Amino acid sequence: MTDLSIGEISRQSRVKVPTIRYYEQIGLLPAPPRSEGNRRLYGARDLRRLSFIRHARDLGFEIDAIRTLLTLQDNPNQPCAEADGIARDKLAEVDARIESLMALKEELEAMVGGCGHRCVGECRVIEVLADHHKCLHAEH
Amino acid sequence: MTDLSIGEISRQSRVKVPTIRYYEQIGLLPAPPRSEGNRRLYGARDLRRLSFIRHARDLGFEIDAIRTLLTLQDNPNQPCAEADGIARDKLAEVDARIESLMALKEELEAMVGGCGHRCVGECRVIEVLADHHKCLHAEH
DNA sequence: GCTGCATCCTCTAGTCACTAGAGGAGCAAG
DNA sequence: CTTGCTCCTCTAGTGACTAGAGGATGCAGC
Repeated sequence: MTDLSIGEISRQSRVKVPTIRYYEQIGLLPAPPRSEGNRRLYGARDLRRLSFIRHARDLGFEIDAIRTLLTLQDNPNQPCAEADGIARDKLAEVDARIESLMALKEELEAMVGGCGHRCVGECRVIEVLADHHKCLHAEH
Repeated sequence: MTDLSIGEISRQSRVKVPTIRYYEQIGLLPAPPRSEGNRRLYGARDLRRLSFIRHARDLGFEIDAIRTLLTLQDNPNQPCAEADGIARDKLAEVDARIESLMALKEELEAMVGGCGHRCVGECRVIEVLADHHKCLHAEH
């Protein structure tokens, strides 16, 4: 098991060095052994764990959810309903975010399209923001 | 011009009381005059400005962008290319966010669908997070 | 052995846009 | 006069990092 420096594991996992130290600080990644010169020495297990974390963060999972997922991963004989639940919750959240962004997109398109670059006094962008009734979607 | 208390303007603008004080602190909303008992007294102008801010925040504009938009609104004889530019930037950002969320949605759906609630050892959710090659979208 | 440079260490403080809470004062109704 | 609501200021906390100071270590070339 070749030892990896923090810089090396950072390149391989594509997680920045200060972020790795931060993960150690909050207890997401175990504190690794140190070299004689006090440098962190990581192994293959750490690289897998860090990749797992990065991947989950990319997918929008919060640190707390990842903590649960990692505990689950460490005990593979438990039923996985909890992991499934976390993913399902995330999916619902993502669906909602997409929907509201689609509404926002329409609104912004109406703003941008309607303005002929004359002067602020007649600008659609400002107008729509100032007067809620000009919105396409009144619910917000 | 009837004076509004901070609670009243909060209800009418649907911006929370501490948030209004925060906006005053960062100079987004001018400090209003005070009553004899040192309470803030707002007018119709403040309500309009606050509604503008809330609306823009709802649409995902950052405080700094809103600051620019407000300055623009205060001088209505300027050309509005800048306001239009801010909205266009926001639109591009929203488009990108929607796209990445759609990819994420697919990924999560594959996770959630593939797991029959047996045990963590065979859970799709954990597997996909641990092993990047099981992803639908390899680019992240 | 020495120099120079990259990498590493710890620690503190800053980011964004609020939110929470302490501790106290004002105000209107009963 | 008391109760309960709203208001005041101030400080500190949130999440997930990021930036920077100030110093130690490690290694390649001369």
